[in-house]
This record gives sequence, C-alpha cells and structure tokens, in this order.
Amino acid sequence: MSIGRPLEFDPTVALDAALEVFWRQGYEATSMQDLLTAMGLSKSSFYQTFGGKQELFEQCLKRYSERLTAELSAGLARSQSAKKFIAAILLKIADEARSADRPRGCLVMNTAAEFGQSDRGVARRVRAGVTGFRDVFLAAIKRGIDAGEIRPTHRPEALADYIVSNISGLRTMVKAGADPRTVKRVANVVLAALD
Amino acid sequence: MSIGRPLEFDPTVALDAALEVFWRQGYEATSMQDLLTAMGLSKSSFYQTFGGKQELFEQCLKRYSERLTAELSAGLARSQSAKKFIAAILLKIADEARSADRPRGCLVMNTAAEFGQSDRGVARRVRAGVTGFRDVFLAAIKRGIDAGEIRPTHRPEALADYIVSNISGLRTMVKAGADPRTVKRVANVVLAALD
DNA sequence: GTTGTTTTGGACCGCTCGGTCCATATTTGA
DNA sequence: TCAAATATGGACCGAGCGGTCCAAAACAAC
Repeated sequence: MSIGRPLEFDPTVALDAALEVFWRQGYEATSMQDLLTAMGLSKSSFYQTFGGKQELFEQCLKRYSERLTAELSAGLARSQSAKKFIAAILLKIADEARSADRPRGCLVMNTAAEFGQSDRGVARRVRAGVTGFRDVFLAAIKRGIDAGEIRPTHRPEALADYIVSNISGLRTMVKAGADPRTVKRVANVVLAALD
Repeated sequence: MSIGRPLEFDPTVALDAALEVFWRQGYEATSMQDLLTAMGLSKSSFYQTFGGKQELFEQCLKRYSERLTAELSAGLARSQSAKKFIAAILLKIADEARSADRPRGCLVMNTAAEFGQSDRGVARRVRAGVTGFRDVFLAAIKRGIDAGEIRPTHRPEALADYIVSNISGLRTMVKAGADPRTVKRVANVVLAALD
C-alpha cells in the first residue's frame, strides 16, 4: 500500500464534480471557489492532486470525451437499428429545451466555442473529443448503409461529420432559447437527409 | 447644438472596436483593459457613454445582430438565386477554416453558447438575433420554393431553422479545428437536403 | 514510539478585476 | 468675461482572482 497519510476524498468523484461545474458555467465563468466548493476540497488538496485550474479543466475535457464516446458506442451496439440510434440522439435534444434546468450543451463543443484555437492543449483535446464522437457516428452510418436504412448518396465520412455538426447546432439552438417543437422539426429535417 | 464640452471620439466607432474584441474573445475572457485599449477611451468616458461592461456587451449584441441581418437581407435581395445565396453562405464558412486568423464564429451564437439562459437581458437579445437571421432565411427558402429551386418537402419554417442551426454547427466545427474540406463536404450534405 | 511520507487547513501573496470619484479641461450661452 | 454644462484623465477602491507555502495531522514501516 501507499505510504503516508491517505487521501480523504475520491479523486474521480471530485473530478466529476468539477466537470459538472465547468459544463454548466464554462471555463472563464468558473472560479476556484466554485470548484473547491463543488469538489469539497481545500486548496492544498486541490493543487496537489489536480495541478491547477487549467490542468483540471483539461482532465475534465478528457474524461467527458471518453465517457460520452463510450456511452455512444455502447448505445449504438445495443440498438437494433443504426438509424433509429441516430434519430433518438437528435430527438433527445428537444428534451433539453423542455427541461426545467438550464441547457448545458456539450462540454466539448462549448469549449470549442469558448476557446476556439487560442490554447494549444485545449484545442488538442477538443479535436480528440470531436474525432471520437465522429467515429461512433461513422460506424453507425456504415451500419445503416449496410442495413439499407441510409441511402449512400453521400460518403459515410461526410454524413458522420454532418451528424456531429448538427448535434452541435441543435444544442446551441437550445441554448439560444429555441422551443422544443422547433428543435424537433429541425431534427426531422436532418434525419430526412439520411434517406 | 449640444451644450458643454464635445465628445473627443465617435461612439459608433468605439462600439465597433468593442464588438470586435467581444467577438474574438467572448464576454468573460474580455477585460475592461482590453476594451479601453481597443476603444481608445479613458475609464470615465467609457462609463459615461456606455454604462458598464455588460451594458456595452448588450449594445454590441444588438448592433451585430442588426448589421448582420441587414447584410444578409441585402445579399438575398441582390442574389439571382435564393438557393445559391444560401449555398454561398454555407460554403463561405469553409474559408474561415482556411483563414490564417483564428475563427470567431458568430457573436450571437457564441453568446448563446457562453451565457445560455443564465442572463435575462442577454438571452432576450440572443433570441432577437436568431429570429432576425431566421426570418431572412425563411424569406430565402420561400423564394427558392417559388422558383422551384427548393423542394417543399418540409415546411419553410423548418428549413429556415435548419439552415440557422447548420450555420451555427459548421462554425462551431471550424472553431473546433475542422479542416476546410470537411466543412465543405458537410455544407454540401446540408444543401442537398434542400432539393 | 520514533521516523519518514503524504495530506490537510488556512494564512498569505501579488495582481487584476469592474467600478467610482473628482479635479481639470473644454465647450456654449449670456 | 463668466457661469453652466459636459468630457476627460487618472487616482483610488474593495473584492475576488488563481496560486503558494507551511505548520499540523494522519498514516506506514521499523
């Protein structure tokens, strides 16, 4: 076992708590106080374990991307129809507009919007996240084409990026205050492009 | 004429300078110093004329929305084909990925992503901006349908929101680091949905 | 129980934040 | 020429920022 005084908290739990805050508020709007409170840590523990605000943020970005990619991947594997899988994801966004709590969007895309290409490390992690998402949808598109659910009018890669782009667009619309019916209507237009 | 000492600067020019900074950096990441330097004002002049950071931001949001809506509207009126007008706008986004300077996205959508629904006044202005953009595209879609360029498979309102959502999505992709060819490919998928 | 190792709480740091205030400068009108 | 009105420069403000540091605490090994 490790030597010395043991940690009084679970780093993973603390990381998830921080992720939640960054997800809701963005990077700049989140203060150290916000983080320490949400994570339940003292400053020393924080800096010892996570290095600093920016380092923590990048860890959150990594964790979020990996988790979401895994969830999407599992969801696709579980689904009977690849097309219905994609449809479900797009239509679920309308629920975010219906929900009582404020829409958070996608942490990776939020970060792309907030940072753009201004920070090397962050930009790298954003790209990695987007690529991960895209690859799941690429697999879904291919499966859909093989199953004859999706017309191969366009290259699968183009359709995969199209889906990612539209998820981002729709979630931004929700953040901009679009009502659920509008979101649903647009989602249906997006889906119609697949067949 | 007005009484007292005259202004030594053009408020409109100063506002545009501030707009540029907010557009590039977002609200939170922009400091008063950034603004004063860009605008070339002393603090007193700034607060006297613009009220404060948040007030200034809302004025920028308003100005940006009105200007862009007017430009879009003029562009549509000028264009031979409504569909080509839409195509040109989508394809132009690929140039932002090609450009040397960092992509700024759309100020209104950036603001939607940064603020969401957290601030009443900002959310109102974002909604107004989005509605303005949407209405131009709604007119374009209707013209395109009348001209037989766009298939009326979907309601014009749905297609208009679809375009707005996709512009936002594509510009976020650019901010996320997508390369020009990817953007172009996706734009073509988007456009294909219109016919 | 002592030593070595790690964690914890919190005092402390310099700096920058957005914002206020006032003395001075510059104009118009009388 | 002087009074009223407005604009300007910059000193000043309290608060909060992210980050450092160290003494005390809690463990393992011997």
